[in-house]
Amino acid sequence: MSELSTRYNPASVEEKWYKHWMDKGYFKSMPDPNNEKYTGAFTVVIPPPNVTGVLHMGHMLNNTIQDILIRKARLEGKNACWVPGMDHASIATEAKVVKRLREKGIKKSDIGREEFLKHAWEWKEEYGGVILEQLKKLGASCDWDRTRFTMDEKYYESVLDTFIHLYDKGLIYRGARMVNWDCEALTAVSDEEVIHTEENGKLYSVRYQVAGTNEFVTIATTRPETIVGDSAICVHPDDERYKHLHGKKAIVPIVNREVPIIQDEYVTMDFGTGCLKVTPAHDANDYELGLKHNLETIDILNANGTLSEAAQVLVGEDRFEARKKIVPLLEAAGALVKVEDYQNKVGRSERTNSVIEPRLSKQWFVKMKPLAEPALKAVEDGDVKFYPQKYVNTYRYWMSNIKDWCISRQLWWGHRIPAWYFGEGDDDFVVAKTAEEALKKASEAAGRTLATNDLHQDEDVMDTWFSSWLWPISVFDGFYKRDELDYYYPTNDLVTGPDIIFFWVARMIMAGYEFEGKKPFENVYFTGIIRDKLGRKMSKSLGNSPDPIDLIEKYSADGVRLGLLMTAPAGNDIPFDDSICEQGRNFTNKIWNALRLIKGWEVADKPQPEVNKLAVEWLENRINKEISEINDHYKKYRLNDAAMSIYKLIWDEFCSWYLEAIKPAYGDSIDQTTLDSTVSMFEKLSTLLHPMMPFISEEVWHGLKERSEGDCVFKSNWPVANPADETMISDFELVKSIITEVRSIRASKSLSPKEQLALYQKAGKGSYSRFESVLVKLANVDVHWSAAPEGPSGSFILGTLEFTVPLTGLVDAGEEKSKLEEELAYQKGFLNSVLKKLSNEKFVGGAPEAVVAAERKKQNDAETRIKSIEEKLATLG
RNA sequence: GGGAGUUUAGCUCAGCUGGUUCAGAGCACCUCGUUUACACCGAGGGGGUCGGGGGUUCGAAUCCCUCAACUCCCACCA
Repeated sequence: MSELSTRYNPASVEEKWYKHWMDKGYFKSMPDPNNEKYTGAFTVVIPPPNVTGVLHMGHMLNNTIQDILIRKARLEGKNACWVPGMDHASIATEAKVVKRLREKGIKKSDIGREEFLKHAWEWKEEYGGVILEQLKKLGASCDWDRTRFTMDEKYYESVLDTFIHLYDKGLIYRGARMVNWDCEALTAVSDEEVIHTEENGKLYSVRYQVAGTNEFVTIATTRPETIVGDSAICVHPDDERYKHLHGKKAIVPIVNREVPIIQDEYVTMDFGTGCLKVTPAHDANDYELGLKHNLETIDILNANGTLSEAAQVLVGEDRFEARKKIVPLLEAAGALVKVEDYQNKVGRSERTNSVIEPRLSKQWFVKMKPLAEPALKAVEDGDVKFYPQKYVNTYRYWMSNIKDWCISRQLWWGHRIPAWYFGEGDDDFVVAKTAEEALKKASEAAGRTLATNDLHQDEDVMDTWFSSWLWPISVFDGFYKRDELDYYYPTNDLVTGPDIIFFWVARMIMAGYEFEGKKPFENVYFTGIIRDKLGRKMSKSLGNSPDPIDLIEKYSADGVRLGLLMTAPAGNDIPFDDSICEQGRNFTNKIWNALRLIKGWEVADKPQPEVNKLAVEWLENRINKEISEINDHYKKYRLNDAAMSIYKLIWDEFCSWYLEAIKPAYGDSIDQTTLDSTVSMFEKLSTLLHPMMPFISEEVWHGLKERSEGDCVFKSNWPVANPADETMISDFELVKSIITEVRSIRASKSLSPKEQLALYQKAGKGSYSRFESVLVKLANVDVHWSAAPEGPSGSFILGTLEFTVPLTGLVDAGEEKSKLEEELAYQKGFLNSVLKKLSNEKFVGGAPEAVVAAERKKQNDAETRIKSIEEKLATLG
């Protein structure tokens, strides 16, 4: 024992076992359909982190859960396969590379596409994958040989193929639309990538002169800089205030352009002045109005958000500068009526946080309705199950109101759109996987033989999610090799955050049905969002996000895992605080010391004492019962409950009760039979613990006895839940209560545990008395199954049983008497309430028989208790 | 503006289709303890009118209505 520290040292243990598992290749999985050793395949694909990412608490939680599910499946004999990988994260990565080049004084536009991509790949090689290395510290048992990247060759190919497939099917089209434009990243983004929040701004009231009159109309706008792009004023056709203006024109201030005053029911009469300026180039609604009323579209902004030549004034100024600077111009023109503080929703880019600009441009879109239908049905029918279920509603709403998906991005880092233009205009194009094919198709389309030079490929790449929606299929190169996909697909569980339910989960389901005709996974486990203890989201800017690697160093990977788990029911947000890991760390220490205790025992060749035999029998039953509970928790994805079950099973039942019961007295030894049973039960506990705390469970496994090659908890078998003897378990529970009561009497009288007490129970032996030897050892009492002698004593009632501990000279009669009287009063009150119920005819008539019978039993029990208290009181005089 | 969810001990949460003392668990807290595995420990203990109000019922934390607070999602009101 001397060589084992009283403190568990996780750092070396965790490194040792991770290396061991890796060296043995235990994380690897290969399709093996005919191997009877396996009870089936169990597949999880990791939500691929961005190559740009570093590990944060969300990943920790997420991957801990995946690891638990995978390890549990492995223990259950499944061929478990956890596929790791990374996402190329088009916008985020490109932004980082651009920034890095800028620091070196290089402009993206100067070096061109080829050169830029070279830099991007370099960047990926250098920084990408940090997060995967960090996951290893957490204990993630991914099959690292399978690590995939969304821009791997085969993966890239599969993205192009799906694009072509959808195009040929008529589900991808190209067109000019109002899109969300990110002025910083200089690309279009999808609706999902725009985050709307309430922001403080100003509302400017501006008056326009009605041409040929001295009359003015006043409009309100939050964006005065767009006034110079106005091409109409709009009022409601029924608005009496403005009927006389129908057919007239208004003069746009500053630029003095005459624009029509149009009528449209889109305008809300009772909002503001009921008069609206129309700027078709810079607002989605105005754009629609423009189309309807055939208005001029004046695009006054450049792609980077500065004012263009078309604005005529403030050319080259940034839109927000222009917003300030146009105010004096409006004032000078006598057009500014007032400026008020105003709150409105502003959309910002998820990636750059830049304010999104509605912008008219030609982009590629996916028609979503046909894809959404089977995907919605799958979830509604429970073919794909969500945990927690409430997300089904969110999903349904989005799926049934789905809009077309803008998938083109004006970026270079990503999967380039396989469209090739050959004509003068940009409407002559063909879609093909390679230049050669494109040339062939284009020649056919053009009706003449074209040369390679006549073609140019679309400059845009696709939305990152257009590649990640293929993840469960393409990680297995599924479009090109069937063997792996047929074996591993559909995958089993997907573990992810609810924030990407639309971005990713929904689209994977669509892709699964569209491309494979099957769901991509059976269950989706939505984790909560990790917040700080004040309930705020963790973010870099707040600096409230702990570094997971620091946490692991401080509390051990096992400790952090357990801490996160215990406070994380599916879907609930987690207010994170370091202290929740402390509990996990303490638990590892407890387990470590249990191992030390057992290892420290001298073994002797001697018969098994009765108390040990009983304790072993009880714990075996107790474990069996708990295995059923744990299995049930897992089945329902209640991992926090499963964690709590194991925690209590080990700490309370195994350590506090069982080990205390069998522990030899000082200097004494243990018998071989008990030791063997103890080792084998501790092994079982290790296996149960292993998915959650992989490292210490492995350490215990090997600490318990010498192991042969390949014998480890990692490869052990999930224990079978044998039927448990419930009576035995409840008997032991009663014995525990007796022990606690006796200890409580000791505590209140400051009696040493070493001083033996007598315990009387006059009703005689019940089935619980089989544990008499446990009672004797743990409460240090001499048990008498008879009435207690008269005299001062302490007593307690459990159920209907009254126990007495004589305390001669320690208790005065008055004190004992008043305690008993208090108890008597309580029991009488209880009896009264029961009697009241039973005398209520409606209750006796209306309630089910079992309930009434239970009430009668309560009455009997209470009466028994009252009688024995009264008898006791009588002896006290 | 719509929709969903939450509201039970100081904190995080269990409490299934109303009925066995159903008001629970873990942590935190308090008291005691250098008992030979562990003070990252042991023994014992206190603590909640189940968000407010109303209703249904013999009986409600559990069902219904209503109000309030918080969270999230969706939505083009200048």
